[in-house]
Amino acid sequence: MRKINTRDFNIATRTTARDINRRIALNVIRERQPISRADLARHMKMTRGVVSVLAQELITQGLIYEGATGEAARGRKPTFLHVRTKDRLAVAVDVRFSKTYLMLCDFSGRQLGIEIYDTVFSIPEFVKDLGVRIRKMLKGQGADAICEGIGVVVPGMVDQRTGRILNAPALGWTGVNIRDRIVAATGFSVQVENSARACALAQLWLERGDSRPHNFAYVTISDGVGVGIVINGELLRGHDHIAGEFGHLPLNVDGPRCMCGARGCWEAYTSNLAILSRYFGWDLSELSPKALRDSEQHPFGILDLIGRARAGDAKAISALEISARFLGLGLATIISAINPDCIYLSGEITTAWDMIEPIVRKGISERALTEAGARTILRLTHTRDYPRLKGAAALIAAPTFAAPRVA
Amino acid sequence: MRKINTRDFNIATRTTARDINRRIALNVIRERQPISRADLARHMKMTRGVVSVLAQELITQGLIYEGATGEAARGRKPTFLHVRTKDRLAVAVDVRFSKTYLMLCDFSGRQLGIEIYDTVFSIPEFVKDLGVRIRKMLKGQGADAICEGIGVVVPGMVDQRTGRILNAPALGWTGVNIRDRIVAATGFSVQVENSARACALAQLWLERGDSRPHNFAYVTISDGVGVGIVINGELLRGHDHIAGEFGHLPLNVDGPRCMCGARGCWEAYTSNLAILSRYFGWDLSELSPKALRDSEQHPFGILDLIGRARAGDAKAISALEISARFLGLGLATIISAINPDCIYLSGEITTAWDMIEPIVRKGISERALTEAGARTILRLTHTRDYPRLKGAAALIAAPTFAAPRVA
DNA sequence: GGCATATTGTTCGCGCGCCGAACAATATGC
DNA sequence: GCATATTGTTCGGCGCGCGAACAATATGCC
Repeated sequence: MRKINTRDFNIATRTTARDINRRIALNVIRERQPISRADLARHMKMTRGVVSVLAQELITQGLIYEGATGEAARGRKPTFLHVRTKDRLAVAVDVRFSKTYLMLCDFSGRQLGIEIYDTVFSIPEFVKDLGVRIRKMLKGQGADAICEGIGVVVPGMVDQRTGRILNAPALGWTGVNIRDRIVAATGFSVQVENSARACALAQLWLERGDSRPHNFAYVTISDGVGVGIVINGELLRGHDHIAGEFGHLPLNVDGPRCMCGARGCWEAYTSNLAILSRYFGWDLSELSPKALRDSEQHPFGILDLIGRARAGDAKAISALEISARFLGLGLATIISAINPDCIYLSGEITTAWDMIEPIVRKGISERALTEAGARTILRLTHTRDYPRLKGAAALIAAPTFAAPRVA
Repeated sequence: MRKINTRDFNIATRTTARDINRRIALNVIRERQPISRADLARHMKMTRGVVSVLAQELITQGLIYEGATGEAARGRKPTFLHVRTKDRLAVAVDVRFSKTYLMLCDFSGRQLGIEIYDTVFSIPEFVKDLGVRIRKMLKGQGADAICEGIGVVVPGMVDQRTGRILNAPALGWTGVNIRDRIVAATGFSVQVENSARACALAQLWLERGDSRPHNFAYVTISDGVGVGIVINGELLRGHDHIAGEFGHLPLNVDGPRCMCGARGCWEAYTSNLAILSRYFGWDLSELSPKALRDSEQHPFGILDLIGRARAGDAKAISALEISARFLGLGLATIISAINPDCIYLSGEITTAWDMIEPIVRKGISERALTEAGARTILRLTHTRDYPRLKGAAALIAAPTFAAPRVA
């Protein structure tokens, strides 16, 4: 039961029905490819006649193509349809404190090239350098392949509509319109987004698998804790594009100071930095961008801590376990707040999942309001798949597949 | 950018375009009535020809009617269209610990009759009694008026899909399918919902005014703290229908025990019960359904406390101010989480708004992540308008006006 | 090989619905 | 009385889903 916005709606014209059905067809093909027209008609509960025309239009638009003919027990053999993704390219950029990740990929998210280099903090130099690297990267590709845009992901708050970085403390970038600058330097269409949200987008638009939920949270645990929320198959951005900041929900409003200025934020209890602080006995109140930079240089990271825990270091085990409970407590709040189909978790800490899962679950149970909530499915995602870069690519690829806005 | 759910979609048939436009027309008429066909055509950016047909269909369906002719500076005078609401009725039921509220109203939310009586806790007796009262209430109405359903609102968790009350501790009702029982007793269509969510529904569907946001939170502060979340003009219900339970987000995970079993929930800091406890020096940890019932009997309520604060009672002022800060801290979390267009507040505490607003604002600023977030609009709603009952009515009235599900 | 059968994919008439334009109805002002 | 302006209706054109018929292409049985 959605209310129609009477100040901003789209009436149905005489092409709207076809627009809707064409887009549905594209998505069904994408999900079930290879698929014949007849099969597509059965899945969409339409006649083969209409589906044939839809398919022809999608072929003309260059969105799908006819592949090999399939096998059939009897009768005419089907012609398989496939979504055209191999020669539609997106450039994905993930800017982090230490390194910048640059990837070229196709519209299925398949990686065609990757480059990792030290982040340039001067914005004009960063943009100039990025332009050069992108041009070089694209040169290696076939002439028929087309780059349809650049997706940029940064750790911090971003106004996705305008392309302005509101505040990215780790980079020291504040109030910069990075989109316009990159557009000017490259000529490509550019989209900018926060990194945790980008991960959620990647999960929504580029992951394959049987049960793709349309209501979930994606929680990234690294130096901070970032969250991307997807509701009804749509990323939650909010009125000022700052929605989904569950990383700063309080576990204790009188707790240790967080980098955001408030006290006792979830991320001050369960981020990698918080776990390391717990191990080394650092004062959590001292956490600051500076502390963060120091820890980046520090030779001893969260993976080392996990290693020590596995080797039997009692202090390391304790640091992990205390943090795991707090992780669970925060997840319980997300569950109570939006009651997602599932929660995706990413970050180095997931490599210790076998050690911490029962404690995380116990933390969830401590605060979950119902049995069903406490049983919310947790899914681990692998950092080696570059979820942030895939999310950057999804910013470019998603509009092709998104539902048309109607009513 | 919404993703199409390839396992559950609606293709556009040859009547879909008209279904969409008819529904848009109905909503525009509802919002701008009285309105002429020509004006409607201008607002919808369609030709008068099509709009005439849409209007005729809506009249045939009994959803709108032609009213008086309006005035025009020159040319033919317009015939005004109105939404038919006066003879479409809904029964609204709000079951609370002490009293049950029963209202008969039309589809605009206008109250036609109200009855307040002691809640019957035995479910079979409650349903039987309710059936008798509803039949009596409907008898007083004209024969042309039709009751289109019963909306029931309870304080507790409800599976709106099945009509089962999962847990309503204040009533002692757990695992009861109240919908099926009332359907059996009355023969009417019945919808059941949680009371805070119902308030959000009332705000979304039945309130008039110039700027009706489509993304907001509705926070009710009474014995507990309930929240209803609306995103993209749609109530957030969640995977197990338990979304929006921000009342139990933590302010301190090691804080006082809450009725839900967890520690340091927001509602344990800022509910009426929490404020009274602060005043009387009750132990917050002792709060329980029993304490709640005792306080219901207690002659001294939150309004008395506010009265004493106004009279200069330092202890009362202090109790209010401390609670106001906690109210703000919780609101800040809602803002960070979903970044709404605005937040509606209801409950007796709003009568003390002039005293507590700056402190609530300060509490929000303490934890808000951006300036824009800290400035999120807060709107007070009045309990005397029976928002819960209106929400119950909205459960019945809303489907008439909701956007058709497409793609 | 010939024919029945099954399946895929295309074509076509039908009716619904948006669109634009013409037209009827109805008001005002000179 | 006539020009003008505005509302509301009607009608031909065309886009599009729907159902049915048909062409294309395969298998299996005789």
